[in-house]
Amino acid sequence: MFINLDFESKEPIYVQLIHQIIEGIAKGKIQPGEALPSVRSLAADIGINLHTVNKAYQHLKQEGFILIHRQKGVVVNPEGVPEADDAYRDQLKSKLHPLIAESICRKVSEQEFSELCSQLFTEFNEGKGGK
Amino acid sequence: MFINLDFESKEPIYVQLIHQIIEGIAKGKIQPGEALPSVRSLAADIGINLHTVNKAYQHLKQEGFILIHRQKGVVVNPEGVPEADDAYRDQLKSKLHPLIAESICRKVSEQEFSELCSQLFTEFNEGKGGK
Amino acid sequence: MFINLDFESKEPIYVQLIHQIIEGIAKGKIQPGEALPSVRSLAADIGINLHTVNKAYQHLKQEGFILIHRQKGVVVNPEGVPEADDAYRDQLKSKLHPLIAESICRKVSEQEFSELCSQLFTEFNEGKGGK
Amino acid sequence: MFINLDFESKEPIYVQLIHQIIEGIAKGKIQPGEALPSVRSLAADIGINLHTVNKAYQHLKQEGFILIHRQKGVVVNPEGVPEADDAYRDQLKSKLHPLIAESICRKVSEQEFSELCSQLFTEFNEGKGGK
DNA sequence: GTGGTCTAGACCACG
DNA sequence: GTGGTCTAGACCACT
Repeated sequence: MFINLDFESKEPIYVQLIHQIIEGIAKGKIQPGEALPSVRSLAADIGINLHTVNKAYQHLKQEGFILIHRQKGVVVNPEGVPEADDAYRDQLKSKLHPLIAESICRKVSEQEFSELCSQLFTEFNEGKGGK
Repeated sequence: MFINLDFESKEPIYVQLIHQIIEGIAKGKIQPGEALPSVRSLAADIGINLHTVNKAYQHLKQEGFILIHRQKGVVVNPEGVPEADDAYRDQLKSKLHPLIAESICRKVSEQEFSELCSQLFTEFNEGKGGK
Repeated sequence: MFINLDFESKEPIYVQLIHQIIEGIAKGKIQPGEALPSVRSLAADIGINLHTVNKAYQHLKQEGFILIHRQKGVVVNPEGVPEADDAYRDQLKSKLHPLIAESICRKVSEQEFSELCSQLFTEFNEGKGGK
Repeated sequence: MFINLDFESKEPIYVQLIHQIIEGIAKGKIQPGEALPSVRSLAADIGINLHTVNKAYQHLKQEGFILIHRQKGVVVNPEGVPEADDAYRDQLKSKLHPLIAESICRKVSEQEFSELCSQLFTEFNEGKGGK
């Protein structure tokens, strides 16, 4: 797997896991319909507890990223992730808010900020082309 | 004060405080050199614990946003906030990373994302003009 | 067959099967005395495990909905389903209890609730008239 | 507390807990804004694990029944429970569906069913008057 | 003292 | 073998 965790980070492990999997989907490393490792095997792979993996999976399921079949295991939502709605946009805005506030204080220009975003977007889409 | 806390939020109160003060600086509501309320009075104003305010102030001092004089009290750093360095840019990038990943999954175009950022930047700068 | 399963559902497949067959009987799509597919053929039809179908059939037999003859196969109870007794009424009540509690919390009026039930009753009986 | 669990039941404990709390709200035993016991104390009271209580609380929080303050503890949503929307009505319908199907098979008349519901509604509302 | 997180180990239902 | 549930015990962040 492509999972890469930082056990020293303040960010909870299950949150990191969520982000890593979302990034995997964003980059096309895992395609809709594709299977994810079982809770147990992923936990063993990464060397963490199965409950931690489960917590991440449950969250991703609730957000519509994945489906959890009781017996068959876990797959990326074959219909794709639910598109952005107003609730998501509000949430995104409120997460960007403090980042932009601090950037302004630190004299990061809007242009530089925009370029940084652009760079990240490109990074994801390149991964998509190749895989 | 312009502090606006959400006690239901998952975000710790001291973090919200930090963000609110940084936003106040970004919008020019509080200028470099200007004084901030003392730990005690701010805590009393908002109705939260002394320690919580103190924790926020300590963090802001650490980051160079404010100075804490034992007698004179708290002031916004008169020399302005330290400009962005590579460490800050890395940190900013790592915070944007998961946001952009999810946006891509949810079919938010780079353009829409960029416009959202632009909108937030404008919002801050308008506050600056008027105060 | 008229069986319609949701493999993504949290509801176990054998439970869904039970419900579907009961609904078939309620709507008159399958009449008392009528034969049901064998365990093997139904399993093959739907593409699920033998054991799963068997579990559903055993449950239905236990409840008096169907009879399972070793040779003749499976038939809907020709004498009709056992009528409601106190045990059944208690069970029904305990299943309705949490539904009604939540409905009250969510400001669903007794009238609206009643109309919803009425609508479902009608739905079943219409199926009965036509078949 | 008014919590009453059946440890022999097939129903998971955390689900029973959810139902009991919702019923408490429906009956007005716990009012909007009122505090619920802490995860630990409730777990100790009932004699179950704190994680089980937490799971129930998390679910209730997600459904809008309660608010969880990080430090202050748990309170019933002071703004009341979110009113029924179409999603809830669909869900309610799909839960009533199998109940009504079986009732029809067992020759429970629509009237009898309706009276049973009415009786349950009354039961809840009486609790409300008195408390 | 509160909830949040993580670990560990166990049993069960399902298919 | 899969996820679901429950228990138990530990540490941490927050206030």
